[in-house]
Amino acid sequence: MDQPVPKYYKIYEKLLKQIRQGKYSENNLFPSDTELVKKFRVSRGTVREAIKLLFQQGYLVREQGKGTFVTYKKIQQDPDRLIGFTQLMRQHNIKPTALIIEKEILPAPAHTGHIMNLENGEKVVRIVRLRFGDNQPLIIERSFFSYKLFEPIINMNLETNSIYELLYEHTDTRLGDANQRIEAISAGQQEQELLEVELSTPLLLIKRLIHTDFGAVFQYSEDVYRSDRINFYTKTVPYSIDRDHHTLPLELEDHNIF
Amino acid sequence: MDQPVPKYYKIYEKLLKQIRQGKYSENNLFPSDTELVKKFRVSRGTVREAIKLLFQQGYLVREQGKGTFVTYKKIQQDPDRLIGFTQLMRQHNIKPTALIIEKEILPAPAHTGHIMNLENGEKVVRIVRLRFGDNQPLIIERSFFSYKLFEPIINMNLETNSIYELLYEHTDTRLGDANQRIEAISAGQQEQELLEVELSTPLLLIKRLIHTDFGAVFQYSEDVYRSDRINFYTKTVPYSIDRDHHTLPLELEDHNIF
DNA sequence: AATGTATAGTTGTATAGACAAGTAATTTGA
DNA sequence: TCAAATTACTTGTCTATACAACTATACATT
Repeated sequence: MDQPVPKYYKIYEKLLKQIRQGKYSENNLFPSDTELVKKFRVSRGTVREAIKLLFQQGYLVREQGKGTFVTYKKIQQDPDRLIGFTQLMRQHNIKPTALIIEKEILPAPAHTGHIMNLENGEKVVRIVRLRFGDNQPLIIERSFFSYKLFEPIINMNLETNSIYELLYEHTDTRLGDANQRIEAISAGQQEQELLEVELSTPLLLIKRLIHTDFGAVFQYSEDVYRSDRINFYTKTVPYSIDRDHHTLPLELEDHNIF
Repeated sequence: MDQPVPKYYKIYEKLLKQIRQGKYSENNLFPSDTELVKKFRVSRGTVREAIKLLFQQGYLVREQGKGTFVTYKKIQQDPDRLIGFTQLMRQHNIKPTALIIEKEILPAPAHTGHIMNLENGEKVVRIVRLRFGDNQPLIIERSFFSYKLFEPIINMNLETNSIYELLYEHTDTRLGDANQRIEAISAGQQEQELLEVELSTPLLLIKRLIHTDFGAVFQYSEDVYRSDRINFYTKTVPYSIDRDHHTLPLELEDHNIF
């Protein structure tokens, strides 16, 4: 009787509309809880309910002590599909940052071109990034991107921004299938230095191949994880066999949060 | 540094555990907000925050005016996925065999019982198997099975048969929710001997927890893979990070869990 | 110049209370 | 007997307040 539509939902709709209009685009700074309380003349719990919706849908990021910020567009709606490192960290309230170690444009090396199914001599962008969560080094990411697809965002800030978010914001490229292969390796010299571990520490190596929705390869990367700090977790596991290397596939079921 | 674990999160963990144990299985009726407020001695907002998590993850449904109900996630996957290593090997024309290294029945050790959500002193079957593909050692499988569920097939031939096939053939137990966590480790002595690798070779460690379709834990296992011979392959789903609280010794009063 | 220290502002968590809205069973009244 | 009203519950929304945890800035001290 009183209100068929809850206040928090009306506030959510209004804020979403404003976000879409780019109202908070400078610095992406979003009003604080207190400001919204005054603006809408409701209690803080109510505005937080609205903000929570926007956060869950990927429009906002909140940082304790700093404020609330707008993130352009959600990357993925389906949480079981490809999630970027950045989003994952945000979901856990961990500050994601990155350091560019290397960045160059070159014709695809034979092996890489083969994996990525590129034309002979087609250019790729090679980027090595060290990724941090709350300023602790977690992952070395050695990526090759299709130059053709990556070119529009190549000069943007890749240290504080999610590559996938930049991609979605500034291009029409949309990501599709991804797959990955997981191995165990020993820390070499670069891993030792960047990840701050002992030589020969066992690490996870994840080889990922990410396609666009049209089937072209967007990215091939070999990521090295500090296994003691970040775990690989899956709920469903298809499997495949690689006859070339005499590696076998793997089935399995899943498991749980300990 | 160490951020304290919020109350609502601990309550969430505790309730999830109880749901998995089938505590609210009759009529699926879940305690009302008010009951939980009394039980945990917190405010309603706090229990609702915990319930919200369970709702978002699909464990609960709420109906205004009626109450809160448990929804069991039943099996959604094809039986192929549950068949396991044996079936996989057959599909690729590789001869699967296994060698039982250890097999015993014992009361669940504290840590294992905790992970598997077992009653205090409940029995488990511990089996260590070395699994081969074409007579090459591939996996050390260190499993704990719920004795209650495993008992019907305990004396069958586990060296040439798939445990899951035996299970489906001779019992009514059906597998449901499952997931796994992947880490990298160094080969220790047993790995060296059984998998025939050097000491300190990097290996994959997969921790799996497999539930029945009623939510009880059927199996917990820690499997060690020769990473040079077997690759782990998935089509989606990246990393996960722990909020890192395995709390709860057993059976305190509910309001004492903080 | 470097370093520590208030402090003001932010989000995160928690409390206690209130009323609205929906459901189911019981009671009441014709 | 039947239907309406009452009631006792449930979840949904909202308010008001408080403190904890964290960040950035300004300022003081060394």
